[in-house]
Amino acid sequence: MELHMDMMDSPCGLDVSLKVIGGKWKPLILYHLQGGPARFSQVKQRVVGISEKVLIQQLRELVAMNVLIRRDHQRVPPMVDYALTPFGETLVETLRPLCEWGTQNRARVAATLASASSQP
Amino acid sequence: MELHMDMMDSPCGLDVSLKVIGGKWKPLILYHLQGGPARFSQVKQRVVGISEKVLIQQLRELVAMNVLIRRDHQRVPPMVDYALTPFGETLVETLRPLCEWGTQNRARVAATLASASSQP
DNA sequence: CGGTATCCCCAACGATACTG
DNA sequence: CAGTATCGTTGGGGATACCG
Repeated sequence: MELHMDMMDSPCGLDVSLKVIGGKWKPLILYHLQGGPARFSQVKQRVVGISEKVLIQQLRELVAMNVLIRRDHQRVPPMVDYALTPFGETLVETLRPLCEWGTQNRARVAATLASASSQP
Repeated sequence: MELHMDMMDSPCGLDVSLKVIGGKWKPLILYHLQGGPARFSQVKQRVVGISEKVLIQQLRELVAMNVLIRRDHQRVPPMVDYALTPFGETLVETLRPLCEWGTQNRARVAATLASASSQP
C-alpha cells in the first residue's frame, strides 16, 4: 500500500496538473488538438507511435476530467471527434512554454542523450 | 507514406521536454530544488511519496541531462547535495504556468476525480 | 470507422532491508 | 547520510482478432 501523506496542501499545484496530464501521452494529445477538433484516426496519426489501445484509454481519461469532449456524430460509418473544452484550453496554454523550451533545446538534448548512451 | 507531415521536425518541442522531465517525479523534483541546493534526504522529504530507489534514479538522470549538478562534499558522514544548473533553471521556469494552473484548479480537479471514481 | 477483447512482455515504480 | 540490493507490483505497450 502507498503512503499518501499529502494531507498538507502541496506548496504548488504541480501535483494537480500532473494528475491531469501525467503520463506519457497526454500532453502530446492535448497539443495536437489545439487547432480544433480531430477524429480518432486523425489523433492517432498525429501522436506518432501511440497504439489504439493506449490512445482510447488516454482520451477517455481526458474526457472524464472535462479536458476534452467526445462527440459522436451518429453516422455509419462511425464519425467521432474529440475537442478541447474551454477548461482544456486553459490547460494547453500552460504547456506552451514547455513546448518552446523543447524547440529551442532540441539539439542540445539530443546531443546529451547521445553522449550519455555511449558512456555506460 | 502518404502524408508525412509528422515525420518532419515535430511541430513542437514537447517531445524534447518530455524526454527530459518525462516520468512521474521529475517535475516535482525540479520544483523542489528551486529555492537552492538540497541534500538527498531533504529532497526525499519534499517530494512526498517517492522511494529512495526511484529518487536516486531520477536524480542521476537529471544530472546526466545537465539539468542538475551533484556535489559531494567528501565528508563523513556523507554530505551530498543537488542543485539546478543554469540550464535546469530555464527548464523549471517553464513549469511555472503548469504550477499555477494546478493551484487554481485544485478543487475542481479533486471534485472531478472524486465523482469519476464513484461512477465506474 | 472507431473502437473491444485477449494475451503477453517488460520497463518503471514501490517497499523493505542492508551497507560504506 | 546517502545510497545498494533485492524482490514484488503495475500498467504501458505490442500484436492480433473481432464487432456494431
